[in-house]
Amino acid sequence: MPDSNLSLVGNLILNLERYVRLSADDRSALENLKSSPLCEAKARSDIVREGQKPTVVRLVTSGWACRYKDLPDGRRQIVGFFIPGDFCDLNVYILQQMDHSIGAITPVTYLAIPPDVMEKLTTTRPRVGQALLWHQLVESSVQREWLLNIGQRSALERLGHLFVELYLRCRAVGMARGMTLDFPLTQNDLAEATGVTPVHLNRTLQEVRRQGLIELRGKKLTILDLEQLKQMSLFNENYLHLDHEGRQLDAND
Amino acid sequence: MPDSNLSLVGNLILNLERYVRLSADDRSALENLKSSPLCEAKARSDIVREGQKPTVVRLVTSGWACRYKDLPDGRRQIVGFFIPGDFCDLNVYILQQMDHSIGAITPVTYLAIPPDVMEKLTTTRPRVGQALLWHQLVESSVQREWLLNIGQRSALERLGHLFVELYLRCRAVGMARGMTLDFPLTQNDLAEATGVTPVHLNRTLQEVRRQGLIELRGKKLTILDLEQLKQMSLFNENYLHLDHEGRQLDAND
DNA sequence: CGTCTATTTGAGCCCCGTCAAAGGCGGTGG
DNA sequence: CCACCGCCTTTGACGGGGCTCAAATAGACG
Repeated sequence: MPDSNLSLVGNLILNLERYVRLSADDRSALENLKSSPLCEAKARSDIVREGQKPTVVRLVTSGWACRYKDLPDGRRQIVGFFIPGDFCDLNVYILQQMDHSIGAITPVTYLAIPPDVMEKLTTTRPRVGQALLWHQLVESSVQREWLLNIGQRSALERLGHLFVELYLRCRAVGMARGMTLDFPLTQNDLAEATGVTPVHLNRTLQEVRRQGLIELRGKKLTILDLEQLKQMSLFNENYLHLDHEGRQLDAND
Repeated sequence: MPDSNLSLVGNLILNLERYVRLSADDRSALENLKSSPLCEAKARSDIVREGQKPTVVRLVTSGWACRYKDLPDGRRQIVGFFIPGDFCDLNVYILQQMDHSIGAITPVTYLAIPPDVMEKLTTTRPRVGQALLWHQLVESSVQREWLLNIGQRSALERLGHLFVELYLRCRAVGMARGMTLDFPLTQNDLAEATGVTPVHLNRTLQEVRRQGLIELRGKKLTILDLEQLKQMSLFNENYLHLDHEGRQLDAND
């Protein structure tokens, strides 16, 4: 695997190669996405708001962002996180309006890819199309797991589950060094993602620490005992669909 | 619009025509799905279990089913309902294994459509393909709304929201007569869908009744005050994407 | 008419929410 | 270099929404 981390789309390639082995041509077609406009968003600013008409496909190239929904009275639910290599809404440009918002957590850069460029990419490189479809199916699967998380798990289990998921996802795109990763989420972000109040999240976090499962200091997260953390949070990897064994989609050229 | 309710795929056509106006050829291509094997599932039986390899695309033709996930200790979360005209997992056959289960609530009949039949349908009838994609995007949107529902709304708001959603969906495929519809869900089902215990759901349901918003007796649900119910549950239709106004996908033949 | 399932009720408790305020920590400017 | 400021984290006290356990009642079905 080439060290493509320095490239704008390197994380994306790492991302997709979890699912499908890409050919050199596939990879260079993906590299071409770099020719799309590169945009920047300030930390804590909105990238798109609910109600707007979606026009482009966004590929995050640096920074963390989130997808969220809010209620008129101010309650907010984060329904997903984006890290480099993630697409925000591959297909939503078909719809009339956004049903959710996308907000930057850190400063974010992203490629704003015109829909027809995506369409051309997936038709000329069908294996890339398959990988993108897979990516999307995994995203739906993650949404369902979050529903299970918030609907059935306790606050402690929820938080542990979220830590494991984010660790695994960051590791997959080369954003972890050993068991440690840069972790820009505030306790308020974690609270909005897990559906508890910030105050209670703080107490829950203290409990995870007390159990010696993680360390979180100065925007660095370290997983101290991954197995125990998984067990505590009833974590089942299946939903991430990292089961490569049946690589019926491998490139053979 | 022809009265296609008697047909096995009539509900599906009604479903898709919310998004896209189909041509006669599109409709007859959809009618051809009837040639796929028709299967039956007993009430309260599993149609697919988590972990199995998905092989067919299922189109519900009668009865109610649900998508759910469970934890080793027995906790269960329903993450979605299927009514006639709904596809269970348009694309999951690409994945190695199911990340959730599908269970029949009532006796259910469904068409088991081979993946290649679906692929042929969407390539020969692109407008149908667009409609199916739209259908899928709406499903994702509904998942996100459920996350907001469970994460941020109170038990009373959650239940009200679920009633409104199910009413609107049933009405869209002709399963409501006025404000009344056949409603096979038990209080236990409603509890598992809203993430509360059956006992608390019962008390919450009594409160919705006490406010004169619904009537639920003998498997019949009547919405007594739709506007008030929407307001109480902070219901915002946007997420259902029923905004036809920009019908850029209309058939013109 | 008996059995099984679904609904309803009660009592007690606990997880988590609310309100309020105190520390900590990084950034900025004087 | 320090003082100040804003944001984030932490703590305390208290209240309430929802959970648990248990049992009674009502329906559905054969």
